[in-house]
Formats: sequence, structure tokens, C-alpha cells
Amino acid sequence: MKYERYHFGANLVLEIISGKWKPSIICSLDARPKRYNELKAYLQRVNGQPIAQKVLTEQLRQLENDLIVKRTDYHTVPPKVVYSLTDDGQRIHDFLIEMSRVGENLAQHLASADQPIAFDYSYQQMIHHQKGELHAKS
Amino acid sequence: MKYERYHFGANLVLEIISGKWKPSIICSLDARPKRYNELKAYLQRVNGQPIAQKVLTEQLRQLENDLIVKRTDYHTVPPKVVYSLTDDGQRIHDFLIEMSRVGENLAQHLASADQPIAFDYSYQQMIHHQKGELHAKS
DNA sequence: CCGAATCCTAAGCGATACTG
DNA sequence: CAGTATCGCTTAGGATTCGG
Repeated sequence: MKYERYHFGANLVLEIISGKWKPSIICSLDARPKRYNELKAYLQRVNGQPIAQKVLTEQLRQLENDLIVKRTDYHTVPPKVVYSLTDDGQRIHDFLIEMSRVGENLAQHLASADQPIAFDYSYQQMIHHQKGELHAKS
Repeated sequence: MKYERYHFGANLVLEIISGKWKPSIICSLDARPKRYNELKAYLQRVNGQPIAQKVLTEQLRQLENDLIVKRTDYHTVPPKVVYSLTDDGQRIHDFLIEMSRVGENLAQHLASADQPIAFDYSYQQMIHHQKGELHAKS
């Protein structure tokens, strides 16, 4: 990516986190680092929709270039690659939690004028789970 | 727009503000409400790039549906239409300021590993100008 | 196990022309 | 002045196939 000039800092943040799966990726790596296929399966579970391998790789590469995600390749056979959050990635994650709080407030108004809006994970849950992995619904 | 289910509240916020000009529109209407062509000219000035009429109308309609922007039509000839922020729009604007602070911090790291990144308006300026319109660079 | 390469579709954005 | 209507380009995302 080529960074040059922005009207606001907000535009830089948006450029970095805009991508269908990026917010979910960042939040998935918060609890603990994950291997590639582990992350892929996790994303599918929490979002109820499969992510194409090409897309996951693309978005991980971009997040890596933007210093949000760190890629660790163990160079073994068979391969083992682990993805984790950088310090900036952790800050973006914290910001996404705050963003979720704003979103849930907006949803109340939008829902009253339209239809109920459901969130799988509230920002309260996100805060609560910051130090512990979510349990899979077995 | 059809709201249904989201993984996080963050995804709702992103859906609402994602659009090339939406963040700029929201920030432009903060200082004071603006008429259509006034807003159009303002956006072109601060972003150094013209916005297509079709696109501006589209994004304004969407922001109106999402309860971010209020459209006031005076039904006169010639027409006079004024756009302003709703309460939720104001909250989103405040959030964009916070987002700019985060972005400017990220930029320091990205710039050191890449190239310098310039912001036309810092979040400090945004705060300072919340109660007063920006001066045009004459 | 973790990808790369290719092809395809839908949507965002923009240019242009026209209108009450 | 504040829009609509139409068309074309570009890009993000996804399905599929192949490789170290």
C-alpha cells in the first residue's frame, strides 16, 4: 500500500481496516495467536460464512504491511505459520471495541425505525473475553 | 439499507461510514449545515478532487437513511435544500475525530518504515474547529 | 498445511447528458 | 439549484485448480 496524503487520520484507519474480514481477523487474533487454518475455521464459525483462502491470505498480507499483524513462519514440513497482533494491532483492536459500543448505540435508533438488529458479540463480551478465548459452542 | 445481524457493532458503524466521501461529508456538516452545491464545492476544496453529482446525492441519501444526516427541503423556486447532522451524526463525527487521533499515531510507525504521511487537518484542528467554520485558503 | 494462479461477478465510483 | 438517467471502468471478493 502507498501512503501519501489524507484529509483526516480517520481515512488512514479506514483504509487499513476496510476489508470484509479485517475487523473480524483483528478481533480473532486478540485472544491468542492462531495458525492459518485455525484462524480460517474460527472466522467461518463466528461469522457463519466461509472465507475464501485467497481472500484470507490477501487481507493478512495487507494487515502485515500495515503493521497490524505479525506473521511467524516456522519453516517446517509440513508448514506451520502463526499470525499474531502487533502493538498497533492491539490498539486497533481496542479501538474496534469502542467502535462496537458506538455501533450498538446507533443500532437502537435504527432498529426502532426499522427492524431489530442483532449482534453476536456485544462490546461488553469483547472486553470480558480480551484475556480469554471464546468457548466454541460444542 | 437492510440491517440484520452483525458480528460486532463495529461492522454496523463501518457499513454506515464506508463510502469514499462519507467521512468528509460528516465532518463538513459539523461546523454548520450546508446547501447542496455549497457542500459539493467544499468537499472539492478540502479533498482536492471533484465529487460527481450522482455520488454525492447517493451518499447523502444513504446517510439520511442511516439517520446520520438530515435533509431539509424548502420547496422554493429555485430549489433550496440544506443538509445537517442529526444527533447520531454528531456522535459519529466525534467518533471520527477520535479515529483521526488513532490514525495519526499509526501514521508515525508506518511513515518511519515507509514514507512520510501528511494529514491536511489534524484531530487537534478538528476539535478546535468544532465550533467555527474553517477559513478558506484564499 | 499453507499457500499461488486464474477466472468470474457484483458493486462502487465517475463522466456525461438531461430536467422541474 | 438540486437533482435523475445512463453508461463504462475499476476493484473487492469468491470459486476453482494447482504446487512445495
